[in-house]
Amino acid sequence: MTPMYGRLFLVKLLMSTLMKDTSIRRIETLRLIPRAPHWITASELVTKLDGLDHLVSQRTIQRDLVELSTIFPLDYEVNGRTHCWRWSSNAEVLDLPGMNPETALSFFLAEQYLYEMLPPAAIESLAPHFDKAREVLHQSQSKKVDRWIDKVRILPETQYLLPPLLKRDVIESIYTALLESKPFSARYRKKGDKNRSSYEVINPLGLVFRYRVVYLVATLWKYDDPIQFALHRFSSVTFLDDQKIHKPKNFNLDQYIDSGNFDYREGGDIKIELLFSKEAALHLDETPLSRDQELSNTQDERVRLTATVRNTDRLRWWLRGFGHLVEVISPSTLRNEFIELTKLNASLYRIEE
Amino acid sequence: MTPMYGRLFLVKLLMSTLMKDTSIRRIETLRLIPRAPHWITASELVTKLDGLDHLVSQRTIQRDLVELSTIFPLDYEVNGRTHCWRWSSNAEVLDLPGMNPETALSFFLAEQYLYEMLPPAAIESLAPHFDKAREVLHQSQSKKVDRWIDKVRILPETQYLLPPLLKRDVIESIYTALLESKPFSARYRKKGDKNRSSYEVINPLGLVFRYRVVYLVATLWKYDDPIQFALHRFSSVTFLDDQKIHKPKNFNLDQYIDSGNFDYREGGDIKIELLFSKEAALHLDETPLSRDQELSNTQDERVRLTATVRNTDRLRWWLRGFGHLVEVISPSTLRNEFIELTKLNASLYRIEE
DNA sequence: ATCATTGCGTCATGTAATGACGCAATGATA
DNA sequence: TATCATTGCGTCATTACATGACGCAATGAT
Repeated sequence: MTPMYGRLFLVKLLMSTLMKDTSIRRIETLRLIPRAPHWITASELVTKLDGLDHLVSQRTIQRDLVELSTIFPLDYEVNGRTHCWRWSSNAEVLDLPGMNPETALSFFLAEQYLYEMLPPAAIESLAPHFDKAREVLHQSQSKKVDRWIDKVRILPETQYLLPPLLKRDVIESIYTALLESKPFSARYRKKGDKNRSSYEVINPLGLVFRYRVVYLVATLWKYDDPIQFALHRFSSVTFLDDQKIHKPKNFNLDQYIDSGNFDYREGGDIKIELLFSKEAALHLDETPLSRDQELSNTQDERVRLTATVRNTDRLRWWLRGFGHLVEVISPSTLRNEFIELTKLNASLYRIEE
Repeated sequence: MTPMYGRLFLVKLLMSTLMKDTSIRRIETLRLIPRAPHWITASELVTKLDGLDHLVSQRTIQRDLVELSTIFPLDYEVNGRTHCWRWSSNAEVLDLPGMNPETALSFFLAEQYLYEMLPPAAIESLAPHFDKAREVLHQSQSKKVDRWIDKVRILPETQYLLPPLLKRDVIESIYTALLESKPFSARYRKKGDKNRSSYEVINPLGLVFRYRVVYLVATLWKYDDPIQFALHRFSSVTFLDDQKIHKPKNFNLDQYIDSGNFDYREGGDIKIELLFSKEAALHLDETPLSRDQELSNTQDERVRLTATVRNTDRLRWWLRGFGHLVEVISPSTLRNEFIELTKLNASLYRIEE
């Protein structure tokens, strides 16, 4: 054993001489310090840095922290005798390597899209990156007067709907509950109900994001059937640290969604044939429905489209959106759906002819 | 002047003693080194770092680069006598402060959304951040078997359409042309045309992202009327460095879009009244159309919705998507549109009753 | 009241960081 | 082809920096 020990010791020695780089250690330190809501102490940093092969004395960490805080926006709080450190909440992100203008533009675009699509709480945690992107874009055109923001525009496809208000601590708690597979109890306001009810044991299984609403799929107590909860209806969440999560066997989120919950069926592939008006078909030449899509002109100035697509509710919403600019030819089941829809609409608007 | 000079000298001295921190300089160095396609030389770094109050000898930079490349994935290329440095293309991003799990989850979500919404070239430049996010998510649940990817699902609203292929150098060139307000010449394949035509002088004005297609709004030569180009139809772009950009007076991208180009009119506010079926109205309780939205039950088991919204094409697409689950009551102009639509649909499917 | 922990001041020490200098290699330019 | 500016790199001397060790005072837990 002795030579083995000796060898390990030698490696350790080599490592320590090799890794004895203050710059690296300080970068690691900066990465270990959490952002605003959370804190970290010097002694915690010592152990964490030790795990990263940076074995230094606590005094060194203390000195590092003080020195780094003169350059970087680090806050500290005195808890008795120990100092807790963190990045101040408005601290910008520093990327290594630094953000280039193309990436910055992509971030800028992403922000525009996500602003309408993600719940605000999720956007909030990306905000430092978006801020950074704006800063980079601003710098890279410092000479010019015109701003990127005036030159780029996103045209969203969907109607803008107001997001439900989501409590920050609720979403964070449920994130961690899901992440760490912890059960929790919560207060929840049911749909159409003014009062809140309590749920003793909620076993989180998955999160489903649908436009602005976030749903938690979970089971109660020891039951096996999954239930949906809208996240913004939770008012408080308490972890049940002493209990273990109860999961139904073979639960699969995809299967759960595809089996029709959320009105979001995903069927098999179907071959569709559609007749578009010329103007409506224009952009389908650019962005086809499928790889095997084929377009051809008809005698009556329309465009015939054939493609193999998945048989989904989304497809129907999309087709209905075109109104009279598309006629569904086949499959006949789908055509019948649209004939039926037209009849229903006719009776809705009392059209008799 | 002498005391003033003396004072400045003192400040400079103070600065230089204060800022003499190798760690900071190395972090700045890492940020200045560009990512894969581009290179930077040691002497360029010297001048750039000098601008950041890090005046050091070129030899020091050379030593820094060699030392940093032992830890970070830096590549170098020998061009004659000078070495060019860059981050290797597969280098991950390092964020300061490090990415926390919540942010990582938001990135993960953003990736799901944007994968369907942004052109692939734009997503590509965000890829390092998405990779980082996946890594963080992976780490933060190392003990558990189940992965985030199985627990989170996005339900997109829109039909999936294939993105057009966009040449990487084209999009980059047009980005910079727009960013720096440079005119350029290009080869472009017109819609429905097999051959490419050349445009001598294109003055870029703005980019419009519409689902998967990116449009460049630009003028030709000295003309004032803006034209739209789909980015994926460009095959090559050449900057005209000697010419100045010609812009029409008072061009405004928003106005251009709102005036009906892109079929994306944005009208004024209108007060709408809709009758929804119960199930369709459910989610409008959660995510209202507007702040003044009001819902009430009707005698015939439907839900009456009133709200003030913008009079847009999006609104119509959205309403049509509901099919017979919504009846437009007012304004009468909008109702008439839907009556007309129903008639057109009826004749489309040859429904006679 | 006791103890463990922490921050901080200080000091000694070794070494890491830096500039200076010279040499050789390279490409640009005349 | 000759010359020159530039660059990388090896080496050396020097300084100041980074670090551990130690002690003291403050603080909260027990």
